[in-house]
Amino acid sequence: MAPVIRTARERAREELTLEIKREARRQLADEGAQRLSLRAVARALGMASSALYRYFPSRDDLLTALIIDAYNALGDRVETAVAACPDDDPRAAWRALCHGVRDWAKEHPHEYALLFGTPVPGYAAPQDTIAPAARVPIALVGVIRGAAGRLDLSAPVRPLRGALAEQASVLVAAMAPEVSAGVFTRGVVAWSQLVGMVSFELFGHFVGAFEPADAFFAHTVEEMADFVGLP
Amino acid sequence: MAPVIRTARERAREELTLEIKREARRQLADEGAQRLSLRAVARALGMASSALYRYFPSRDDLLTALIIDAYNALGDRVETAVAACPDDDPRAAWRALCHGVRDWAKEHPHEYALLFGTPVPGYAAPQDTIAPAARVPIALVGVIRGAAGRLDLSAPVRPLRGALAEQASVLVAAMAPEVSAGVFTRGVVAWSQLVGMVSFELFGHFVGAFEPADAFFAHTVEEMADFVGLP
DNA sequence: CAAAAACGAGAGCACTGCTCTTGACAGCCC
DNA sequence: GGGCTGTCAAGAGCAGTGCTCTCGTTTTTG
Repeated sequence: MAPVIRTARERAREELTLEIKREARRQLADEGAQRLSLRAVARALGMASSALYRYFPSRDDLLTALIIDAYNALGDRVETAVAACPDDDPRAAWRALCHGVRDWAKEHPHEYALLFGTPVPGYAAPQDTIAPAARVPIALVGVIRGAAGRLDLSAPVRPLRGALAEQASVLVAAMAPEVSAGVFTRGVVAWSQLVGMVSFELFGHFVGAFEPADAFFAHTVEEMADFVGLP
Repeated sequence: MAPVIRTARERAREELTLEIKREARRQLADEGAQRLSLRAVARALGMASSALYRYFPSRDDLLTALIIDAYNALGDRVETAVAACPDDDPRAAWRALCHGVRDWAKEHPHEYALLFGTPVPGYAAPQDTIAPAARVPIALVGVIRGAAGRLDLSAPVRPLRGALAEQASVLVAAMAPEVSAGVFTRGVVAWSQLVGMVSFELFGHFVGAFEPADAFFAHTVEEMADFVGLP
């Protein structure tokens, strides 16, 4: 069905689509999503602004494409960082994951803000974004799964009750059958803590306190590793 | 010096300033900061858009005023919620604080996003904002201070090292001399966790997982109370 | 080869933040 | 009281935005 040999038009289209995203990403990195302008992108590419709408039906669609790319870039970074750690050292993998997120965020602050800051429009989170968005959380529970059986909880996990127990058991069955729902939930807590901490640093909520935040970050990564019971 | 009896002009100016903020806050709540338009505010107030610039030199200045008001609204909410708890029950105060933040955030999502989401322009955090912004964190360490001497740490705090030890000791000396730097740091961790968790919920990162997030939130509040050692 | 689909460019609409000028009014000193 | 001064609202206008529509042109398809 799908022709392996694409027509010249299809190749040109694909190439131009990539180039548009490339330029848009450049402007995003420079000025932030707020100031990303379709017309400026078109201008930089030497084409009419109206022609851009043949490739992205709206500004939000362009942004959505950039969001997906950013999620994948972050996912790549984190997954390779985790993969570089020895299998029997979950804490090293944990460190790699957390520092990978932070380092990527500091290298690409505006793209990080696009992912974890205020959702842009009436915040449509299209289906296409949820799989790339799940990569880092999946990697995180993967690290915990890798430590299953060796978890060392100095603070006992509070029992899950009611709706939470149901939600967690569904997720655990699908994602991490090796670990208890309580530990899994602690992983989610640690994930939201990680993003909250990185956001604080990037969005300037640490000014005058833990700035630079390197030491605080490294310390907290260890504390949260303890929290989820990583050996 | 400052005349107690203000001139008609001064009163009119003050009143109009309030009315502008009121209308802007209405539009902010409806549509978000992104779509807040000076011209629309002026239109709703039946005045020329140019006249607005006599009251706020730029759109960012209007937003800054709204940010300060929002920080104070959140601060009021949290402080009264904490004050309503018995002095000898730090955990109740902790719950009141955390749920106060979340409830306020869910009632005013766009204002919350303005405070803890992506910073708007080239992110100027003027001096006027830092005091209102500090109110909730100060209340949070206040709760911990109220439990000083009765803290119960099932998981031992990792020792602070290097730059972190210095930063923390300075902050502890100024804000919470009764508690150790380690526990204080855990309070900051909990604070960033709280904001991260609320942001996840509001910004739609929990869809398909812990949704509704009430049970997860309540559980995590208790876990974090344990984490900082609240009795 | 002809019909159909895709394409780029241009003009135009409604909107934005912001500036500048103009004319009117209120508060002050003499 | 009569000016002078500073404040004020309003209008026009600039440069920019997202987006739509139309119009020739080019490429693919039947």
